[in-house]
Amino acid sequence: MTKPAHLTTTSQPIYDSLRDEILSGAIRPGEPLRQDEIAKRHGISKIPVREALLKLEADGFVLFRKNRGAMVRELSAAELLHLMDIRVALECKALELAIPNMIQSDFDVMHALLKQYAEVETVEHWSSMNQSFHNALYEPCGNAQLLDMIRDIQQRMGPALRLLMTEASGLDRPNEEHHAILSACESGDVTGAVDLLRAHIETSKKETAARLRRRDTV
Amino acid sequence: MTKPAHLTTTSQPIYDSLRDEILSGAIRPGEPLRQDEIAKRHGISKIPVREALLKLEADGFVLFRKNRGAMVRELSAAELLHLMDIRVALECKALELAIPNMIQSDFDVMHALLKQYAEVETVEHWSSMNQSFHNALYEPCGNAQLLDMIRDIQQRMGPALRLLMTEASGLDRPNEEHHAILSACESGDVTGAVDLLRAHIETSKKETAARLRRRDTV
DNA sequence: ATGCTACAAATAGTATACGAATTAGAAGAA
DNA sequence: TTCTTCTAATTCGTATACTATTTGTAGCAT
Repeated sequence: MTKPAHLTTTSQPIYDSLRDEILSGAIRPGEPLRQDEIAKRHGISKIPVREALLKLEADGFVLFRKNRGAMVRELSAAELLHLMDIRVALECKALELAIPNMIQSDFDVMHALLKQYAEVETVEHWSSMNQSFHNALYEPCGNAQLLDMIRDIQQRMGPALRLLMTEASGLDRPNEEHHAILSACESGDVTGAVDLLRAHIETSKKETAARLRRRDTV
Repeated sequence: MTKPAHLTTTSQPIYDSLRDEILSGAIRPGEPLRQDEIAKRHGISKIPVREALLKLEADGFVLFRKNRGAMVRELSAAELLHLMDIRVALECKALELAIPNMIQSDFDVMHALLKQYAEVETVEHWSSMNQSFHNALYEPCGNAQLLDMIRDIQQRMGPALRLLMTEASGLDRPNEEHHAILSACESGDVTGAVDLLRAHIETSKKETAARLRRRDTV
């Protein structure tokens, strides 16, 4: 999904570069992506640029309009919350499948990740730590396609969430919940862990919704 | 996902045509897709053909290999079963979200669909009926992105399942389960309906797995 | 001054062309 | 005969070039 980039070397760096710029917010939602300009900037022709943009469209990052090229896609508040519902479905299923496959080294990795939470400073760092822990939870599920979809969804939410997180209240609540989920996994309690994870994501969703409401009314 | 085809008119018909040929089995898994040949056949240049192929790659229907072009992607048995797990997750979530939004006209549509089951003859017809009923179940969920993903998964499984279904034993079991699910929806029993749906898809998965095993050992 | 038309600039989309890589086949050696 | 190696023919990937659509601007009329 995200990975099997067609290996045609020329468009791959363009794709990566544009994707990073969108995810980091360097290119703002709604901003048009000029093919000639990008091509010139990278010293190549438009063709690989178009291919990179098409791939970004397939990933949901940009939007094409007939004869008007590509623009960075803006996620509406509703779409963001809808993606959260999809996260609940996919991530709970992944965890359910993963727990029976977990071995000690998996738990070790996750504990190590949780320890590092104390030292996070920037929002970006926290966000990537968070993603790492969640991915570590799901990784043993053995379903590569499911893992791909989860990564896709997380990334699609990225730019929008990054903005909201700047006004995030506390990091303690998610941290505690992560520990609880990990404990349930270690005791092999599948339904318990899944219920905790579901509640974890649902709470995030509600907080996000609240922040969105607040921002929209301001 | 599937729909927001970039509206550049030239590659759209190519995409549709190739997609149909793959879904219908006219182009077999593993078969290479020659860009020049397709371009000549449609009287256009390679560029829109490549764009169509890249879109098909993003949808998971074809696979690109460096300097060797695109070939129709073959789903392994394991991948097929993995997609079934994803179906369970996504479709159960969609149904859960849909039931509170269902109104009488939704139920009417679903009953009408189930009545038509008696008259199906070909495997293709049954398959499309089946998909229609499932989609009708999820449609009221109000989450367009989720519906898109469900359609995507169903289509990706299409070609592989079509083959297996030819040796399908009975159509009665799924039909009865569909009635049971619909009843639960009508009485507003969310968890009951979702449990029935989960069992319904899980059973399909097990039957598919059994058929795959049988075929592989033969 | 404001709104409309006509023209010019910019930008997207696609055809053509070409270099690079792969594949196929033929010729020669073991 | 069978395996290697070299050459020829495909086929891919991308640069260049051209057309068409869109956007911006100036001039005109109201």
